[in-house]
Amino acid sequence: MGENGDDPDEVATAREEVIEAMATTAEMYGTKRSLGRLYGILYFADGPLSLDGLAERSDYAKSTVSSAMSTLERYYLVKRRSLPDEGKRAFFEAERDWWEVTRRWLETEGRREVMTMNRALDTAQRRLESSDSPEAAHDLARVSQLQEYYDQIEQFVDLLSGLSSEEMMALAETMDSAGSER
Amino acid sequence: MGENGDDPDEVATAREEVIEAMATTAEMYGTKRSLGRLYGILYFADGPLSLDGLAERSDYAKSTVSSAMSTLERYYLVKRRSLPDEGKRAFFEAERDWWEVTRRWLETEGRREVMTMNRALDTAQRRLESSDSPEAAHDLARVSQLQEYYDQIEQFVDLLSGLSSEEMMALAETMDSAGSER
DNA sequence: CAGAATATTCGGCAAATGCCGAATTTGGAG
DNA sequence: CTCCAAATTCGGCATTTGCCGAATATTCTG
Repeated sequence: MGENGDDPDEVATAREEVIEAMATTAEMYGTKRSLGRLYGILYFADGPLSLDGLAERSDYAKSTVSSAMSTLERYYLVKRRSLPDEGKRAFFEAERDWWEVTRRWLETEGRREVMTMNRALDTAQRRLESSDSPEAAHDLARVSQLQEYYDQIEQFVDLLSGLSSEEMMALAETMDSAGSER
Repeated sequence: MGENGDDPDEVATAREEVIEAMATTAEMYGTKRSLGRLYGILYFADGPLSLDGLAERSDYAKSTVSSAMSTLERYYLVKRRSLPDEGKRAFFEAERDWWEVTRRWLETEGRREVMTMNRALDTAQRRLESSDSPEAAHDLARVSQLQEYYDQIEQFVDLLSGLSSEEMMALAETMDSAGSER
């Protein structure tokens, strides 16, 4: 084991592989690759990084990094901190507990999506109920089916967003055994 | 109840509200609004629609509808069918069971995402293990944490993608009661 | 308060996206 | 095999996006 032959920087390329995978994942989620890369850099950093630090390590402009940090913060993927004796300079740290990220996301964005759809469904329902055209009944049934689905989703969201990440992991175990006993 | 006062077309506007909500949802998922709208049109249709039918009702060009149907199919949101005595003409129908959509999505795209990341993590792990630089150990720990998370996700995916939509709904109930007994 | 250091906002440009309509391909009927 | 109708692909245009760097705003320090 160990330093065998020419080794440009195995550690750096290993990081790069994972970071690139994160960028790709970001892309799959429909967001910018830069968010994935910047998160990845923070994920491997051994301490909080400043905007300049991030800009330097990522080759993105500082302004790009700044706005990236804002959105990563919005999704609970990074935390902004200030360090003692560092004045106004802001530092950023990756949230490495992805269950916690998930939980917080459900609690806010997830719930918001559900509410958006529920509102549309409810007003549509009222509108249809106050109409006696023949198509109304047909559409009402369709709307009801959506409401049913969203009620179930809401239950999921309610439950999951109330669990700690430890409890989520435990739940994963539970579900796993439940799956095998079929 | 019923036809009260001026009623331009309550049913149409009710549909439009829900369809727009679907377009918005599509946007939130990072995809094109047109996919949401076209799915919505199919969702309320009382029977399969052809490309021309969809183009007409949506005001999108036929070519746009065609490619939209391809991607909606890829995500299991619409099914392509041919109708008797309609020759080559293709018809499209919305999949209204969203649990089934979810299941199929997990089974393919979801699993693919996990695999992509797992591959990157594994090669990174190997690379780091064959290096004795001081940072290697640090990075290995970080990689391990990701592997742990993705293993758990994989369990989730395995379980859920093996359930019928009825079983998923039942599971939602189970989890709901589990949540309240804390 | 003045000045310096940091963060954010904004205008603009290059690249990517979404959509259209024409051109091409595919598939079925005679 | 030939036509014809239908579907898909492709080139191009308008819009949007992602990013940069300059300009502006903010906040700490003396």
